[in-house]
Amino acid sequence: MSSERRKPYPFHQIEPKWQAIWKERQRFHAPNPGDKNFDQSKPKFYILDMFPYPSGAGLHVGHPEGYTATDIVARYKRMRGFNVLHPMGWDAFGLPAEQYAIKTGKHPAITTRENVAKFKRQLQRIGFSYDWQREINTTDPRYYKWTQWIFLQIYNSWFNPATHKAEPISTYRGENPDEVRLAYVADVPVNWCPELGTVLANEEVVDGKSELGGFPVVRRPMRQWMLRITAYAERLLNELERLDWPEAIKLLQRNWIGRSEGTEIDFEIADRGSRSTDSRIRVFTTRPDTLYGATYMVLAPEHSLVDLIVTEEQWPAIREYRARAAQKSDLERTDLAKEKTGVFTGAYAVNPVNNERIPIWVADYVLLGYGTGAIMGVPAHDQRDLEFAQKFDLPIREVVQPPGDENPIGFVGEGIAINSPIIEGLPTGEAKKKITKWLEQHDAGKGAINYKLRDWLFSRQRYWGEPLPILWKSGKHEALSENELPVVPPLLDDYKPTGTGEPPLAKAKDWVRYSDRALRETNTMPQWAGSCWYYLRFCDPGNDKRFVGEKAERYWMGSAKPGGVDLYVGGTEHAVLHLLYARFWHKVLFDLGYVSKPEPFQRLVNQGIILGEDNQKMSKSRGNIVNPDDVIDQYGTDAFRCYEMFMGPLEQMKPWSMRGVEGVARFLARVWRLFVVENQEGNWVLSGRIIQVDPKKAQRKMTHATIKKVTEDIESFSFNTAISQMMIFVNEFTNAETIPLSAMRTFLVLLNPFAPHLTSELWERLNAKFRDDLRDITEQEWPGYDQRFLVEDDVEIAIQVNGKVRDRMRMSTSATHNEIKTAALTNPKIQKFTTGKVVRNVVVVPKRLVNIVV
RNA sequence: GCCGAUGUGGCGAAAUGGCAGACGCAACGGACUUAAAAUCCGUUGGGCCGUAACAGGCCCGUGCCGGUUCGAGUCCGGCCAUCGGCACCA
Repeated sequence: MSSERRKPYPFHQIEPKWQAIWKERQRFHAPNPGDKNFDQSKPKFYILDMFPYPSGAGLHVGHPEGYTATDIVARYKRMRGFNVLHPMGWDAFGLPAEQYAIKTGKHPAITTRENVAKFKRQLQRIGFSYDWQREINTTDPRYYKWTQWIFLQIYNSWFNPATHKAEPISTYRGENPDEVRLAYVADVPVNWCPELGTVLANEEVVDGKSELGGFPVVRRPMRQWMLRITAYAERLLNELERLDWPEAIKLLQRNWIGRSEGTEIDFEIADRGSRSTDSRIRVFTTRPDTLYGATYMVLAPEHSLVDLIVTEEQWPAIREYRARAAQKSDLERTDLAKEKTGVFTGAYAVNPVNNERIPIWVADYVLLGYGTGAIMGVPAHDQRDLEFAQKFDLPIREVVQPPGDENPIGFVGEGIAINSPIIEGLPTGEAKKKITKWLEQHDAGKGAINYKLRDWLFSRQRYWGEPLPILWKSGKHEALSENELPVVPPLLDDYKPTGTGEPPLAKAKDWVRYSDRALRETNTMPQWAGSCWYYLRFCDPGNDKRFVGEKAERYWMGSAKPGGVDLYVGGTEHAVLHLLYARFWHKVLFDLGYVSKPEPFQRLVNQGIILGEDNQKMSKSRGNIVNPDDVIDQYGTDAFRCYEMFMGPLEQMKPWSMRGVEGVARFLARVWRLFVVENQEGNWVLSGRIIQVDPKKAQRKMTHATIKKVTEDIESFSFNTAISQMMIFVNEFTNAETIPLSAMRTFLVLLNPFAPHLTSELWERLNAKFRDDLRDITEQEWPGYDQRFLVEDDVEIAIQVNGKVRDRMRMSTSATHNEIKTAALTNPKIQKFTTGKVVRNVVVVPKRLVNIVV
């Protein structure tokens, strides 16, 4: 009872009411081209959220932050006359459901269904205007059938370096197509996590531990499926340019791709006769100008040449060193980075520029995976080489003269080449070019580009993922035919990892035995697979003939720009992984002619993390998690939505505050009471103050100023200041004697994207009394403003003396420069500061201020 | 170590190079009420001078130091702190 009174307005009735109406009328369903009710005349706008992994814990207030922002834009764009595609779905394959199944024996499909239901109910309570007819779930066979289908396209393609794009494998003229497929099998050292019983992608390993669970990860060679994303390194890098993404995110991707320009140099191995590839060590360096400073070479411990060059007496030491290096986890390899280790092979190489014999070492500070897996050691001009040389007493030779009087030893910047006959006296840039050219002429090297990006380790030894649609026949892999898709994983009683690295699916013996001669692949895809193309499926989610219909794809993903999705909002945590993988898949599909644009996401916006009230990251252990349901119970979802946006700039990290929610709820209650009053029976009835009358000049100005501000702020994602402006609007009208209907209608439309339930209700109540516009608020057009109503007749101008405000005056906006100047100079308070001094300068800023310099 | 982002009242924040602190929270005062809640109105960066009390006035203030400018939260240079990413990438 008393708690009943405490509720500022009956949101608990209004909100379910309007949600039911929207659902019943399918108000936010977007028909596809060719469908009934499709309006060809409108332009399209595709607004996408990063779809969630439906965890058992349910939504927390961080999820709806981005979702609210996109919902505001979606509702706004519809009123601006766009066909808006605004879908939602579930990224539901992944480890947590499987871990839960291992613990409880409950099938992941069941927990997934439960979690999805929970998430969906929570999202629907917030009143998002998703087209739920387009809901998709990556674990639905009707969905992953096409994930598997896309994998087959990748498997059946190769990257043609001549055309610089993917082509069907049938166009490959080489002997063994398996060597060039975009999906291939390789024995690679992988990040094996014994605890999780799976390998992890490099990106899933953080500080030598699994990103999920924080378990130790060790290096171990295993036979794995790989996707040749490195073939696309250059395009992934270059084509970032035309995307409207935050520069910081682009930079993150650029750094991840890690393009580096340099030179490959071949060193002959000394005392070996023939000039075969076996007798050369190829290194990659970005500083070929320091070649004369190379005093030793290093091979990565796993480098295949090691076996060929090690001398008899050095074998035991090398063998031992390699064994130790192989056992080292990533954590050890990085943690012990300070102290360099290595072993001499006993062999020597010949420096091509001066025929000097230099020793060849093995050391684990050289990585097999980058460049050629071998380096030339130039201790004078490389920090790592210097540490190594100092530890093992190798010679240090200065070949670059720093500008200034810096010590050349340890100098890694650009300078002048010294002690280097071919390039003596040249600045670094020219020296690099000249020596590279010399090496090319002498068949000892060439310019080269290297990328940090590695191929994508695509198989997981897990149950809850898409099975790879592959068969094995006498040791050779082979694609399943498309009409056998989807490959549905068998039911298992035991999901536990085998611990040997063999996937759990191997336990389903009958399933694995495809035929007498063929076995099924038992690895599954990583969690990223489903999210690599979900934005395409949203365009045409029910299509059972194609992963997306051509017409639907061309319409929704069409654009004058490279990217098809017009707006994509999500967290920064996906800056490199999801966004890079999705771009890669998209480009393959583009090359093969399946999609019409080279990039998936044109504009990207990252929302910031919401912290707990204690300014700490929200976490179960801190007990500072805020559940949207609790907030909505108490203040209503319109208040929840508005608070999420009022907190501060979308991109910023910011702490939650229940007090803040209360403040925004008070604002919405003021809006409510501006329109309706409680009569003596305790019923809310429309306020008699609202009448069909022309607004007063000040009211009209306020209305137009609010239209302008809210419109511009939505366009620029400054939702917090849009709400501020609407608060100012309401404050201005709260005590007005008469309230013009037209201004109120305009205001409700402006507020509608933010607080759709409240505004729908008030709009309906206006319609019940006034018969001037009977359409629903969601069918309204977004109001425009008239600049003429914003101009002031007179304005306050600050008068400064030497930059300090000493007085203010009101002046007509039409006052001339000289009038303002004179008024300022004759102002008595100002004269106090100017008498007896020479006025050196008067700066007049029209409509703002005057600055008198004395 | 390298790269990036951020730094403004008690708090969340706002400010095309032009009156710092809009809007909101909290706090305080008042109105309404038997009372409380709710609501409405007002005050609220710091310091100093001034006055019986008002009024009024002055100085300082956007992480720190310097610069450009008539004028800097905003532009430039150097530093510090916090957060995020990368981290033997040759």
